[in-house]
Amino acid sequence: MSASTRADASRERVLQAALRAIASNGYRGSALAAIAADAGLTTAGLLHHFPSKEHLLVAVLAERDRLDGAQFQLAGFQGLAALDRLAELVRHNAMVPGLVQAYTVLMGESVGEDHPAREWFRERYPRRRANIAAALRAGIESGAIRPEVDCDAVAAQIIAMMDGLQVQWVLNPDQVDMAAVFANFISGVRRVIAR
Amino acid sequence: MSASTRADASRERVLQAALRAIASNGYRGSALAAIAADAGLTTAGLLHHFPSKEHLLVAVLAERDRLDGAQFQLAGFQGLAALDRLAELVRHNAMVPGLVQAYTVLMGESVGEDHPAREWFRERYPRRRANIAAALRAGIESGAIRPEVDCDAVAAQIIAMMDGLQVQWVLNPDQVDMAAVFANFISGVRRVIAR
DNA sequence: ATTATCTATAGATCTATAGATAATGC
DNA sequence: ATTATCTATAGATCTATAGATAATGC
Repeated sequence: MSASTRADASRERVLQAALRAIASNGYRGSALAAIAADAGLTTAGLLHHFPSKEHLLVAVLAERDRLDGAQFQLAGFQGLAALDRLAELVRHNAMVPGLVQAYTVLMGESVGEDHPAREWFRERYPRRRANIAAALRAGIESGAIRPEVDCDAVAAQIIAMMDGLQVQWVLNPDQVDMAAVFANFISGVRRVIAR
Repeated sequence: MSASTRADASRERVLQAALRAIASNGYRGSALAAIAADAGLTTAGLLHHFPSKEHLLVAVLAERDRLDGAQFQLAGFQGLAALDRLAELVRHNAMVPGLVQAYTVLMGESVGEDHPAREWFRERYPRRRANIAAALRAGIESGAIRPEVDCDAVAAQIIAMMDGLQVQWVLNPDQVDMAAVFANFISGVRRVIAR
């Protein structure tokens, strides 16, 4: 089942190097040669594993999906407990600044029409919003959340707050305590939506 | 005082074309030749007015500063009135999607270490936070806002919400009513911080 | 045998410059 | 006279391919 160990290790190193490069210079600003060198390969060596730069980006995004697929599912957490889960997720993100930076750069870059990650983000946001909104609606069902709350709006707000705080935190990490400010926001949300 | 009219018109067309290009492909993904052609010039013609690609970017940002300098000052609006002013600003932004898209792409791109717009954003965020926080503190002084409110945190949250909603709105404009969701957020903030 | 990696390089950009020409303002 | 713009091009990248060599797995 598992392919050559050496190949897997190379692929892994390339993915890591690509993430570092993207965090620093974005997808468009990153050269395959620099990523390859960082991973201990030549450009041609890298392209043996990922047949094009775009294939590499897709692999980076797929790896992301794989790694934190479970994280954002909120699986099991419903109603107000989902809010705590999200605050915990932000606390966790504050411990992996490189990842957050790469994600933030890609998020902005991908907003442009022709960006190869655009569809990935375009699909991801509605899914995340639906995910959170469903958890909030469960809270309405259970009576923990006031029934007139606009769950879709609150879901969009929560995701926007995560993204927006990441930008401020990555730019000025000393000035913005991302996890604390997000926790403060969540406590406000709780006050507004709890029955 | 005013230089040659033709030159001014060219500069203006180049700045507009640069903004369009940035919105579509970011700074790094935009070629001078494409911007020049869009403005009805050759690359060399463009470089007569802006001696390098980075100079052009700086000019684009300076133009931004000039145009909405007054907008974000919140000049005069204090306490809870500042919140309404911000909601109005978002309503206005929803009418200029191209601008919002260009801003969003640059914001993300600039998070990378070597980006020429990085310093511009690094300076801008603390200023915007301080601006909003000051307006909120005035609200505490006047008794409209509860004194235990963390004005710096709320300021960061408001800016994060604006930025984060822009991303979602630019990616899926049909699914996210940016102005409405932001207004909903502001009404929640008001409920939480008002005395 | 097969797969991973390298050397060498083609071909496509892309930024910026040098020097010539066209248009403008005084 | 001065300024705006163009043609032509140098020089630096950058992605990707072709074909050779080195390492690995059966």
